[in-house]
Amino acid sequence: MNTLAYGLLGLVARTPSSGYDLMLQLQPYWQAKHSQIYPLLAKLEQEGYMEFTRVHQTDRPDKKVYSITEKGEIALKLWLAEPTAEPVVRDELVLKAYCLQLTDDQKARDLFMERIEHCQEQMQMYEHIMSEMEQQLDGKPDHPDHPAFSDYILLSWGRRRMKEDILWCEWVLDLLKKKEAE
Amino acid sequence: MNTLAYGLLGLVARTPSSGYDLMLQLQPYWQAKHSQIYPLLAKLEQEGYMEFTRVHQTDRPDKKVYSITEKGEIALKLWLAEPTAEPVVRDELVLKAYCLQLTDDQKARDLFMERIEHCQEQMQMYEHIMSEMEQQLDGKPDHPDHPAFSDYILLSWGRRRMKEDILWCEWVLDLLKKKEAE
DNA sequence: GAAAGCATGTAAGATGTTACATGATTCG
DNA sequence: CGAATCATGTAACATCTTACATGCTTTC
Repeated sequence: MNTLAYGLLGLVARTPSSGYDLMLQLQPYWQAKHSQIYPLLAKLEQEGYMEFTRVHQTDRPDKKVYSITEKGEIALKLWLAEPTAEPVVRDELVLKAYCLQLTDDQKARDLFMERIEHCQEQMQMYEHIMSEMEQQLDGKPDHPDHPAFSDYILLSWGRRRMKEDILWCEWVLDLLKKKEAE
Repeated sequence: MNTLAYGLLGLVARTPSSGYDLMLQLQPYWQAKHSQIYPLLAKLEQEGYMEFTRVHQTDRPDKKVYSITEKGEIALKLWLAEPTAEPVVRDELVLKAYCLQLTDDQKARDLFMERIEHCQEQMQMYEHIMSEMEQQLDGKPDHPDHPAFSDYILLSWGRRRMKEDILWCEWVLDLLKKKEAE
């Protein structure tokens, strides 16, 4: 049982889903490819943490819809109480920023402008899901007992991170531009 | 040549260092264990991107001090111009936050309080390095041509991220506490 | 005397990515 | 007609972590 396994278990605990669907749902919070997810789901099913029913579809390929078992739910609750691993960041831009002096000013600016665009796309994605949710629920699910509370705080987390990254990039670009103006 | 290799190359390009030292320097920006770094340095040296001199020390074990070669510097500059990979986040707390409804309120609060402590430690680390640098340089190296400019923007990046994460956790804790007050 | 820091390495195993493989449907 | 989406899987490879291995010095 690794973190990804618990992540899948957590998703399935709320809404029974297919592997394909789990992959998409997980994307914004934990990047995993389908080639990692499918074998893991099979393993979790074999070990009794999940079970699946084959759902026939006429317009689309058939799918396996996984749902959590009692054993899975117990494991999930135990995991929540265990100490949380420290977050891992792997951002190539950070390493490139360290070497800024080796490039010309235009390429340096491009690095940060590229990142701003990426963050804006991500932020719009988070905001889009958020506004869809708010429309559906007719307001923010800002109460811990609301079933969409965790979605709400996670979307807020994503949006905040992107916003902060953009601000940092803009701050750096500003310093770089001041030099140009000299 | 992977991202970690370029990261090491970037560090070495500025200051020739031992593997042990590189590991420590890299920690805040790219988590890698010594067991990954040492073999990679050996490979980079064999392929001519770096070279090393064995430095004898009386009080401590001898060390291999790596420095960049011309080939290494060319590779590094090419890498800077290549498209930057999207950042990867692997944060167990995010996955746990999704399952908040499965726990009691105390454990939920503990999750975020733990994270706040972690972020505060990290933030103090970044701020400590920053203030040491400011003392040494007698001011902020906020000009792109200053040799410590990249350190300055990276430390700022670290501090900002930690600050923002703390604010998010506090916001969540606040929502959780409001429920308690009912 | 034990623990922590400095210093380098290897081996085994876990985790993650890219490529290979298939096949239906929908949209432009 | 080609590309994208839905849907599931395997194989090979790259990357990262944990454990094994050694040994000296300083600090508590």
